[in-house]
Amino acid sequence: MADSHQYTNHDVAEHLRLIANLKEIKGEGRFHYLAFRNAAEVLDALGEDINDIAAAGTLTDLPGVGKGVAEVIAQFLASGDSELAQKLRSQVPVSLVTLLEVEGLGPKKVARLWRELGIETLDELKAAAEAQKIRQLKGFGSKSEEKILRGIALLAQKQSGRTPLGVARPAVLGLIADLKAALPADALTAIEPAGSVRRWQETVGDLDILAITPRPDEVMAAFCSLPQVSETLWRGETKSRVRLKNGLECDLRAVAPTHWGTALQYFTGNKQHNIELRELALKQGWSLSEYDLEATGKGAAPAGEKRYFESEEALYAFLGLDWIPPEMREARGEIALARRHDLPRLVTVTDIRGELHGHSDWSDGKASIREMAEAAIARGYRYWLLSDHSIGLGVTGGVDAEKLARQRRIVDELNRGWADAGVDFRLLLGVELEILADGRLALPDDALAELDVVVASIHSSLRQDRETITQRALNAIANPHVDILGHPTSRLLGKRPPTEIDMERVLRACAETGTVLEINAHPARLDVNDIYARRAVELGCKIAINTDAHQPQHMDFIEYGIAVARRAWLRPEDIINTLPLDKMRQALK
DNA sequence: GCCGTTTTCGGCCCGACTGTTTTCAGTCG
Repeated sequence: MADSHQYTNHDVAEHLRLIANLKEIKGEGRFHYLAFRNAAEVLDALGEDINDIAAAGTLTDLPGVGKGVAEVIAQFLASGDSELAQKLRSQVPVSLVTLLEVEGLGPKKVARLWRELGIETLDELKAAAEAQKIRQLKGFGSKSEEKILRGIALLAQKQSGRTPLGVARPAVLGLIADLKAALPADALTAIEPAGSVRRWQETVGDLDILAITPRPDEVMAAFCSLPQVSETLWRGETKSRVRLKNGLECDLRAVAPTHWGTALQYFTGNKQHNIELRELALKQGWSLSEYDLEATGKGAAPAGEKRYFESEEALYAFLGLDWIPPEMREARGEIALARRHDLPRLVTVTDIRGELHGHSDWSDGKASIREMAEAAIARGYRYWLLSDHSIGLGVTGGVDAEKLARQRRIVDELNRGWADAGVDFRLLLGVELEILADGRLALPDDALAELDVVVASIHSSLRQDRETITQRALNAIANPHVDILGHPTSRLLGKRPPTEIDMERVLRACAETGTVLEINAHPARLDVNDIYARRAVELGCKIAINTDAHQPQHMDFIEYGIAVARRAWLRPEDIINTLPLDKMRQALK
């Protein structure tokens, strides 16, 4: 069993990307290597375990996976390698793939540096550039050498690569606010975040901002001289790129109102969604760009005829599609759904009626029970679960049966006060129950039985092997008092990878027992992610979206959790905390 | 290499910029 799960979906995707890169450097046709890269994307977005699919013999049912790719996947799962990769490695040094990461170097240039100068590694590349050997090559000059050296230096200081949305989104909103403040009102008609921030992707490569302006020059000048900017990387008439002091890069593009619909669509992406949309347009006789639709002459309209769109809705509608929310634009089948006018009604922040995971100063929270509950009331919530950490977690005091009994008296008294005042709100008492390293739960069943809702979570021994840590979660799920599994993979974005937990087994167990799966909305967690959330609902699980608030302001994080749910295509009826109190309680175990 | 509202063969997004060139290939998003 353990052997059959030796490699994850991500491992397979990386192997396919390696093959794509080697093929590209080798000079194989575009579509041959793109096929492997596309298949890698499909695997990364797959909620199911690829081992199960391979075992069932249905690999070629996956979109983008044909006979060739399926064979490579099967070999890799069995042995950790494939004949194709072995053959490619014998023809192209693997170390060349690293050179592709140098900005400005693509497959063609890397191949020439290797074939004509024998360069195989970053060190050799650096030495050749410093010795001014690269300029001897046709098509390369002194600037190429400078750029390569800059690229190598940048690569060395670049950290983990992608930035958590919780950092990127406030940064973009701050830039937009500052830009608005720095410009006269008539210089900016509209300005919006685009790219992966607009799609609420959990991590972001660089920032994209789109503006409508009658005077692009003025906007570009203001943008490049914002206080957050450390360096202008490029400045053109309608787009500029800067590096910020926090290391992020940000693009600003300015367009006329006529182009807003096509431009916003284009700069929102993702890339593959745009490609599919453009292919669809082509089939209808139109070529789609960020500026307009232009008739190709192969459709009804005469070649060269142009159509402009001042909104995304109008553009999608012209192509026969319902408007697709940005969170869904990931080329995961949303275009087909929009064509059939069958897009789900995605959950929104205003659907949420309460939360089922939060802390007070009884454990590691920063506010009193009353302050937290009043913050929930102020947000219009009808219920909120007090769930302080249980004993068994070293870093906090933790509540035990005796403390829970004391909390119960406080909760009852607070509830009586609100009832007397006519406030439609119920403070629920629960616990964030520690799942101990050996799989036991930190509190006995009779203590749990007294509580309204029990959230069980793993915080320790996160490096256990797949079987051990999965079994811990399964033990908790099997307990009749455990209602919710909290932040199931225990990851911290950019800081700590997910545990080895076998999510397919966990999700199936949750579905069978009626245990609710949490989408933890804290931007450092976003756990489970969109992929598992979607798989969970496919398997029949119920979901709760919780901010895990440790102070009142944390409740603002709910929009991040909602975004995860929307990226998972979830509707209000998939989420139990969109329900009124009595219905929500019925939905628990 | 994959795929099917034109198709089991013949397609496979689009534009902008850079650096090096005298008209464009390579890279990027």
